[in-house]
Amino acid sequence: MLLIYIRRLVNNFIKDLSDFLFDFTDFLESNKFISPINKKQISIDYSSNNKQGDLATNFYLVVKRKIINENFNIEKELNDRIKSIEFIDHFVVSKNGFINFFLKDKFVLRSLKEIYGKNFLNYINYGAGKKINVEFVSANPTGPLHIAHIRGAVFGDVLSSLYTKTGFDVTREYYVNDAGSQIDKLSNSLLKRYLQLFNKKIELEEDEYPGEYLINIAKKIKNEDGDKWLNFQQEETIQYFKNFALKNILLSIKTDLELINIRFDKFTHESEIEKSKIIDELFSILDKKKLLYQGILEKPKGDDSDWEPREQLLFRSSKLLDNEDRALKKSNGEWTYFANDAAYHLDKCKRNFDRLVNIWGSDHIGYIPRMNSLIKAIKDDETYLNILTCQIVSLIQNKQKIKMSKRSGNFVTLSNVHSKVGKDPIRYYMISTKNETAIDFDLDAVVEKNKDNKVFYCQYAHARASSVINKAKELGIKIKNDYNFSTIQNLSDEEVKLIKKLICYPYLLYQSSYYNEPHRLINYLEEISSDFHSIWNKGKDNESLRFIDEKNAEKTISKIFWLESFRVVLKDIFSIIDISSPETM
RNA sequence: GCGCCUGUAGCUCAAUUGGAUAGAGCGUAUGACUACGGAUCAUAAGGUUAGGAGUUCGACUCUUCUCAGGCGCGCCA
Repeated sequence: MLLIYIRRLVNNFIKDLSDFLFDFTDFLESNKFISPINKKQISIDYSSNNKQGDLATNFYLVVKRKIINENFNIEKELNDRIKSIEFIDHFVVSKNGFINFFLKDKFVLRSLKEIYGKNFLNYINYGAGKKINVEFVSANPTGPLHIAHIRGAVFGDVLSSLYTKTGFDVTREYYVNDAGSQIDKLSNSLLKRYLQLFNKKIELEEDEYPGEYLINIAKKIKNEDGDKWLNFQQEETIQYFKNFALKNILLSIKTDLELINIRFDKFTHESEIEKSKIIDELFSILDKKKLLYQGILEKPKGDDSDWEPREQLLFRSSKLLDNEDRALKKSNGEWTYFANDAAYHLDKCKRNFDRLVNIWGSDHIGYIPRMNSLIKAIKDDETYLNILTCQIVSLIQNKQKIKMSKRSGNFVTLSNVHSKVGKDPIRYYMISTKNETAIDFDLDAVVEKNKDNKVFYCQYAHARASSVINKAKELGIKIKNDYNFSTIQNLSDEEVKLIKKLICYPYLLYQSSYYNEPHRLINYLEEISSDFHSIWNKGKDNESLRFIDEKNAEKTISKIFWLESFRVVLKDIFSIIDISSPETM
């Protein structure tokens, strides 16, 4: 439940109205007209349907059950008192008990002027300059980015922009898992590909990396060094191939991400964490809190065919937020992946962020409790780390799911999809649904017919609006800086309705940021775009409804004014999701 | 077996975090351009929100059970 005290940060209407209702509640309580109520149950919202009013509250519904004195007329008292709020024109109580408030026009227009002037942050400086670290993508550098990574990439990037927009100081970070046995397998695979180029009869093992990209990297080594590595010592060769593979693959990952405008402020390498002393520091922290011990984990309930009891260094996470303890050392004494990742998180904690956000794929969900446990152990703050997950993206082609497997080396890469679709549709679709919903991405629908693409629908609205504004400029119609837009009489009901949606924009920004839900931007974007297209077409049937009326300058200016404001909002959303805002298409 | 996520129109997804008559696009049917840009608009058909029970003024939303799908389940990363 969203509490009023949070909402007040956002919009003066809601703040003032909630203050008023709280005072009124105090009055009712202190005079024993009602028994005490929990004020947190009272909500104020923008109305979903403007016919019902502009702001709505469930005030009566909450108060109704608490009435003690039946003789006191609450509605009449409210009616008398409401006159003290200058922006409220009147209110209506609906059959089911909602109070619907109607705003005075001049206050709606005053808010619109704020939008026109791009004063969003005046309302929504909710981050207040706090430092926030967003770790996302963090794909293993063992191959190119594939479709499953794109969603987390775009989600993390847009969420970061949204945080920035709402007043946070954001660091985008990528954790490079360049240590451990998978990387050894990678370099072995690369070496084998290299040897194959010299017709050596050597095959990849089942669990090695069969993708074609390694053949290309092997060719690169051959081009540079020829057969130099055929005769070198094993250890030196492997080391060289490891570095070469990591360097090339990481570069290709960065290049791919650039295709969709994703850049990071910081890359942290697991190999550096491993070398640093941060792990020792972590262990002493955990040890002091008596959260470390040597022990044997219980036999798992699932597949236990090759289970055998092993004594390992364990983290007592079950004392915190996990349902079992977790290994920090392998039985051979090496650190586990979790140990390194835990140390990395300690490192992040020490960098003085006010908040950490991790974006993980759904296949890591089972990992969340142990990381939360770790942060609790370090910071003793359960809200400090926010782990958000993205469900999978299935690629659809020819109406069938494309099966991808690492083993066969068959997967659709980011650059592959990008070359077919382009940046804007990828970003738009990846962010248009809730991150926790699994989505189907239909390549054919996006590639074949552009007009089925909602991203173009919204961009087209921007282009059309720009077209009108440019036309107006050609006709010498200009809005002065001190323009006083004080009447809605020149506007249709539909236009007023859209204006009222536009003035909610700062609130929407705040909500999307607060709930970590950038997809709300898309819902809103499509809604106002649709409203706009509808208004546009009304002007085709009825000339008096067109934006530009050369015989009526004042009317035209009113319309251009809200149209400019509309364009400001579109452009702002486009900039957050980072797609272009074309003036022509 | 256990944990987490999901189940909404034929398909792909929303639903102001517990609010009012559950909404869009695609697809289907019909209609609208000598224009401020048809990549658009208008109208219609399509729903027991997987199913049962509960919580309350009110449930797609919360609780519980059942069914179905996805992900994960000691040293991989």
